[in-house]
Amino acid sequence: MSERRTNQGEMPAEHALLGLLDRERGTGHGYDLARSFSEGQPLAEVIRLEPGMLYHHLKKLARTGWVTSSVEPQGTRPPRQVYQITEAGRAELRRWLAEPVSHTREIRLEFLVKLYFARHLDSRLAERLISEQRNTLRERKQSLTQQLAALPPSDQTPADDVAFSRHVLELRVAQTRAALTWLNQLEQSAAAVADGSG
Amino acid sequence: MSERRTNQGEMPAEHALLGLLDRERGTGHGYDLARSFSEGQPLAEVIRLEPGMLYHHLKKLARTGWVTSSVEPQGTRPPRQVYQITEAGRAELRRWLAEPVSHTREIRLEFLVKLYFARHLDSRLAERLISEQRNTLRERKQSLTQQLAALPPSDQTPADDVAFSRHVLELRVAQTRAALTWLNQLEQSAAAVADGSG
DNA sequence: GGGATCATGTAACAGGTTACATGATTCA
DNA sequence: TGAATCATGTAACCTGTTACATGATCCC
Repeated sequence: MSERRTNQGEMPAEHALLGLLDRERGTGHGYDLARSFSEGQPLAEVIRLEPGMLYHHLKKLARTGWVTSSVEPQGTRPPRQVYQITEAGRAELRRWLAEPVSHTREIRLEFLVKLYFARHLDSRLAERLISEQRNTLRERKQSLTQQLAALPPSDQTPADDVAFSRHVLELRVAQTRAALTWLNQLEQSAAAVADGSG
Repeated sequence: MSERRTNQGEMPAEHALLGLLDRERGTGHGYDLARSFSEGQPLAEVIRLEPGMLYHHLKKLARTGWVTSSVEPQGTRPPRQVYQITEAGRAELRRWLAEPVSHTREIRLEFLVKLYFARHLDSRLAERLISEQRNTLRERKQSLTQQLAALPPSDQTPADDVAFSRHVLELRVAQTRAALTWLNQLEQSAAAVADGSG
């Protein structure tokens, strides 16, 4: 176990592959999985995964122990490497789906992938994810607002620099606020689906 | 000349180095430039650049011809590689500073770096950049809105998938709208600085 | 004597892009 | 005949992260 917590984006591509395998009765092969990332597919609007990286990730998942693989002869067609999700893989998938992302910038890729699979698996899981994510972003927004308030007055630091720092923070607050508003809408539409009024 | 137009993010780190060299009378060495990216510096809030990557980028800039380098003995201290921006480098910097970013996601890093240097160089350049960026994002927002309107009705495509695609587009619209609002504020504060009423 | 600073890097890894290689088969 | 599909990859490149190597000198 190399405890290399990158902490910065938790491999959304690999978890998406786990999610697909979990959904498709636990098994699948590369070419098959690649279709889910091709044009027109909902996942393709969020995450891009070329064949090269896809096969790479499958091998890495096998090394980690989240999937196992076996060769399946196809008669006339080239043989397939069929991958099967393991119990460890399913556990990891659930863990990942329950965890909100920490930064606003991870919403547009990693959170959307989580949301996609959470909805497919269990609408309550999705609702919990949305709610956790909202809490995380609320804290983030408050922290940013405090940083804004704590900016030094322009007579201590060059005025240009303070103005720039303020703009940077204001952008982050704006982006976080926009994501929060969007999450609220999401929650409402999820609730509407859940009680059948959608 | 390998015409490898990645088109996706135009090396903000290297352009930031060009910008710093341009500002500091055209020359500088690695250790010196590294200070601008260390904690507390305004650039550090936007772009992260560890020494390893910094020296790598300087060499790459030299290969491209945007800087030249010469060794400067320091007597007792270790000798410096002093880098000097070339005419081609200055031209490239101006070109880059005049160009808005194409995607909303590039606002939080690349656009902010452009803004930082545009302001240092020439406030009118900064105003033009902001205005161009606003135009670009407006078009982007309209395109996203049209895509939203063009989503297929749920009876042709699985309802879940359409709902998901709608959420994805709604997030992008929200993020783009937030960036536009922020740009408008920026423009106002830039104008206030320019006519001395700030 | 010992840590911070000056100054430049390397090594090992992780993630990602584009293009290409291989070779059979189905279908227009 | 030739393109698309099935199926799996490699090669070469780029960006980026963390950690470490080297060796002197300044300052306490």
